[in-house]
Amino acid sequence: MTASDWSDWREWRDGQTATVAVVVADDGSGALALHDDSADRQFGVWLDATEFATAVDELEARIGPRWVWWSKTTASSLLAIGVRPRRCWDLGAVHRLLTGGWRADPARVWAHLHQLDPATIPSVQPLDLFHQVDDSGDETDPIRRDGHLRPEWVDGAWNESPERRERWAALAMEAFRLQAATADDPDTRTELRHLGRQRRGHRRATAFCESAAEMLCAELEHDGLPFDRAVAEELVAGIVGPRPRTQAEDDALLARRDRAVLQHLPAGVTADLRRADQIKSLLRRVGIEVPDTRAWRLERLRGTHPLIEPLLDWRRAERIRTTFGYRWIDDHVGHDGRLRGSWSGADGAAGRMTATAGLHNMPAELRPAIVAEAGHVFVRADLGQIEPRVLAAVSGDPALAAATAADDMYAPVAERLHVDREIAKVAVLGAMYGQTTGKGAEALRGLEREYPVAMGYLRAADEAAQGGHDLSTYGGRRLRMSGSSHAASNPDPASNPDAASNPDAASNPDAASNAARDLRSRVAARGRFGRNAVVQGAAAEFFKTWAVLVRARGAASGARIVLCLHDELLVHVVDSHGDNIASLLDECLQEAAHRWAPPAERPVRFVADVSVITRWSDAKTTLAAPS
DNA sequence: GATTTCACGTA
DNA sequence: CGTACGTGAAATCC
Repeated sequence: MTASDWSDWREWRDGQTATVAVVVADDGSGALALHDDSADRQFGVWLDATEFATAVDELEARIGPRWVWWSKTTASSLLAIGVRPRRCWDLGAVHRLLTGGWRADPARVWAHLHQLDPATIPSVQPLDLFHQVDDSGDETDPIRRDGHLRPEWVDGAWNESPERRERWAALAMEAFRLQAATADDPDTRTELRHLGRQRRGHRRATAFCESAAEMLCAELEHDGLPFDRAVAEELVAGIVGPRPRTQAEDDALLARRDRAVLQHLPAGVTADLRRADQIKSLLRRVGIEVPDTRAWRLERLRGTHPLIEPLLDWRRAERIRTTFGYRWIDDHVGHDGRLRGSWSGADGAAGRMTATAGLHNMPAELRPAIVAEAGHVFVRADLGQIEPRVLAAVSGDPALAAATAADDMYAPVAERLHVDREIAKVAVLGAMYGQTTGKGAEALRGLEREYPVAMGYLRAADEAAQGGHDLSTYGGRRLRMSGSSHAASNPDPASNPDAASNPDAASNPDAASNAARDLRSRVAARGRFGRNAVVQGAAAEFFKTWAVLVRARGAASGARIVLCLHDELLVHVVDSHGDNIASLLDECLQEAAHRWAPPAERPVRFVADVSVITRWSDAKTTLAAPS
């Protein structure tokens, strides 16, 4: 960078420019692209590692721009040099929001923004002797003649020189401007648009939120979850025995646990307890016939045979041994006593956050191992009855919105339906999940009568999904019912050959009816998916809105979100701030609810149970509104 | 070696 | 014949 560039940049930076695209190379050097909206000029710089770290830190402190980057990788790079950006725009995360797909590499983002068919995205081709002529244009230009990004650049060639890094940042800025414009467009393609219910300024607001959630994911990966290894090892030892020191010891332990089950069988009879088919024939031998050997099915057989109880114990121990045992601890707990996994801001279906390393499915019995560091506390909060409250908000049903005024919203619903609370709860959940059988069926008709707007919203989603039409969440996330796994495995009955015309079916009536039944069931499954996705997806957006507000407002107190669990937040903070953060969690919840509320409509009330604790397992749930 | 099936934990 | 997710083990496919 020349001296005049530098002074120009400083002058310009002091002009309070709000948007800065950033890329970071492997060696810690980086490039920035800055766009001055008032003067409509763009400016780029590349900086070596030292300059870059200083510049980014200074920019964040003095201006707090909205950082634009291609993916969470950049967020992680900034964390690595000690910068925690307040605002960002994650091109990949926003791409997922707009398109409903999961893949969001720069090539896909770029193609979508330029109306290029993703199927035509080029990949790096091995040298072909017969096709050495490359007509894609100048190889030093990251954009090919056909408009696509050059695959070599996407795969890392952008990183090869300072000039390229600068160009890559400029392209990110260009993608941002296109994407931000797209986010403001009303979505005219989705089937729920006629309901006219999308969040105010919906997709831009959601894009900010999704980007911040992705940043939060980078922090969750960086910070990890406070974890007491000694406590965990003790818990594991209580279930599967002490840590084996040799393979022989391990084998002996395993054999002993096998024997505890097999001793209930006639002498000589043996089986591999890990194999479901062998368990099944084992049970058949003692006169028990089951379609599968899942735990809930075996639970019901408790007491019918002495084999069942020890087998369930074996399963429980095997689960800990294989998935949440010593190896799990060794693989995912760092020397700093933090449990780390990788986080994603949105799954491929409705947009919930996901995590690896068992962070989202850790058995409750291991929760005592999640312990705040010395001098710190956890502030834990979970949303009460989040899905029915979200349904009230996104559907705009005035009667259901009125019910959310209660701490336990199933109580007023039950009163209105003249049924027990338990029945009302099952019916509401059944309506959201697409349950078709059981006790809730009767009360379901009551719901149709008393809450027609909410039920109509769910039915519209169900029917649109069955027809293979894309949906949109309240926040504007596209839910793909076409070109997704849901569509691939669930063919549209309208475009599919009738089951009766199946050649196999002509000679076999059973096959015909089987095929027809199969098709019906798959279409119904797709309807259920759509019905559920509009609620689950909106709930995920609401949760993320809450979480990123807590992240932003809690930063000044050094509060760190260390776990997100769909409707639950765990915040780690020095103990003197515990009560402040507890209040903050509730304030942020109210703000999230306010941001969601459409003007001139009955507001929907959201509630959370908040507690200050030192162990995750200490969370008291008895004071919470009943779930 | 990659994919599928079963199982099971969480929400 | 409620929806998602990630994980591990074994079987299965290539």
